[in-house]
Amino acid sequence: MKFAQHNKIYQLLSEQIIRTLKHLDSSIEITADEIYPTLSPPPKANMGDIAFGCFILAKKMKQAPNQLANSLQEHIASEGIISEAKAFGPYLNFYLNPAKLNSLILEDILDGKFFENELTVDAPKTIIEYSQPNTHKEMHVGHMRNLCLGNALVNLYRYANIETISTTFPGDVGTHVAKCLWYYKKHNSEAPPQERKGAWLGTLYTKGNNLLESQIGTPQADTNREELTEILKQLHAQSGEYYELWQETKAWSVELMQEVYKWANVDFDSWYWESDVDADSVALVKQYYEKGIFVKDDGAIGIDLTEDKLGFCLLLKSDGTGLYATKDLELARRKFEDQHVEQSIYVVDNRQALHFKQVFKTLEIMGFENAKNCYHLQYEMVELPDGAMSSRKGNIVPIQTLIDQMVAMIKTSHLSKYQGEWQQSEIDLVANQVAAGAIKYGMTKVDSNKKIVFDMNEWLKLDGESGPYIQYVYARINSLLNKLGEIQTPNYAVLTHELERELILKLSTFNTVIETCLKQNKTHPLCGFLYEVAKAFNSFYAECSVINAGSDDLKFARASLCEAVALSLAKGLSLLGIEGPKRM
RNA sequence: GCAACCGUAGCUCAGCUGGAUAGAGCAUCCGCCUUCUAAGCGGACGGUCGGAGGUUCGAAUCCUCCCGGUUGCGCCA
Repeated sequence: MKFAQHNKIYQLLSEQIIRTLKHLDSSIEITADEIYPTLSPPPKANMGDIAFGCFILAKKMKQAPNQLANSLQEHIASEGIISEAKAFGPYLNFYLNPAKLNSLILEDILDGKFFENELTVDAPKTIIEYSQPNTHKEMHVGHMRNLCLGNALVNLYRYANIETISTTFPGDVGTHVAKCLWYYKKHNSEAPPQERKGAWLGTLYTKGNNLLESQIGTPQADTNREELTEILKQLHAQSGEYYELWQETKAWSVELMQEVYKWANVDFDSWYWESDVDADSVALVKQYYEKGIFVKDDGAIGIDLTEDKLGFCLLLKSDGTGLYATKDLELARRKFEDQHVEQSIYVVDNRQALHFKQVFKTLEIMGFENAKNCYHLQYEMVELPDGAMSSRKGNIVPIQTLIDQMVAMIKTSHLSKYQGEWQQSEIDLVANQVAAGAIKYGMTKVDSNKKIVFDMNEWLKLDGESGPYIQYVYARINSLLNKLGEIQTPNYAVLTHELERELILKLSTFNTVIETCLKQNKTHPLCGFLYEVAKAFNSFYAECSVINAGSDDLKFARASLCEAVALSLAKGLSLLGIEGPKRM
């Protein structure tokens, strides 16, 4: 994916550096493509605003970088956006003209243009698949990580103007369903609850699994296997009492999924069901077997990928039924041929790394051109302090439990002071917004290939780097601006305080951060950025009064800065799927 | 056995397409609310970047080997 040169400051500096270089050496050939990417913020604020490392020039001009930095310092004009250029060893650091910098950045942010940049060039139409929960099991906090990650990624792609389809692929068939229905029919004596039947269903799956495991090796085991086979047969044939029960119970699970999606405010452009691709996927494999691309081995059909060090990928069992990989082939075909996507991203945990390598390789051998544009965005698991979570064993933290405890904690320890002052509906709304902020930020702030060990008590602590810390800044600014009323057109040149400058420079890097996220398919750089902006704002807020700024000029300029911060935070949070509360 | 990912402060992490003195949060300790929301701000303490080699003017970052942890590897999904 190609990215545009969207940073205006870097553009201006690149131009001025090139002009100076040509003045020094008229024969030099150098373009903004070479200078622009080497510009970066210096490590410490007192070292300047933007740094230019002269390393690439050193090679080109056969001079020591320190020397080049010195001679550039001497010859570069302090005009336009540059107020001073100073050499620090091999670096030429620029101090920017506050009046120019401030209006360049703040005006763009305030009128919204800043967030409408064309970040990418000729980006391919993309489909992002995320959230593949199983029906007949309860959704737990592990699923939440996938959901938050996938949703944020879709938002980031769309922000960058990349045509993007979001899709989900729930597992509504398979042995886990059979086990659940088996227990439900043969052993359960409880009546289904009125509410949240899907969660109850999940407990039946766990009970069924435990019962089956405990009976392994007993005479009962043979009967169990026969009963499970019969259930699977009926589901496959799409008729019989178990098929009817499947339809009824699946709806309960889907209701549960949709509740979670609604709470998290995510939606999918298309839903693919495993049960729906099953038959077609078997037919697809048979078709390619006829073509001679797949081979029969030991009564089963598959493809030998040992040359690519991917082993043998089994596609049809000896009984003629398909597997997970089988379905993924048909699903990919539909994405390519029905949705006409050029790029396909799968947000799935890293235990499936080999599976996707096999699937992508197989698609390539089958002749799908865009197989090379398939990408498995793997992420590490969410675990409990005493090990992996497993619906099978039943040691899970349901998503709803996390939400309920988070909302309750926020109400008692933070919003109780507004009892009687705010309407109950607003307290409920804000509690849910803040809970979503804490959960979504918590799930997206660490690198996706790092494990998260889930500890409820830790998650309920909302100080320090957290979603609510950022939301708090948004709420503070909102109430400040409300108190202030009408803002007159500001003179941005008066914003010269060090904390103001730091804040504006930080804001100017917004799109660069998004670019980093997109290049790596990661969300944590955005989280870190929002936290840094919020932190810079809190320092500014503690130090610089807006309402009592001393002069109207400064008051209005600071108010505009606050507004720009609020707009940037709101935009960034929205990409993570988080709302900024009006007050909290 | 093979493969992938992880290893940075007491804990949780950022920094990794090589570049300036390795940064945050939590915890601990010390300060700051009669003034725009203290879910806040300021400060202190805290590091052989898992180990050893190599490449380079320069390595937490790239390469090789080793150690430790997690996960996956033909009829589950």
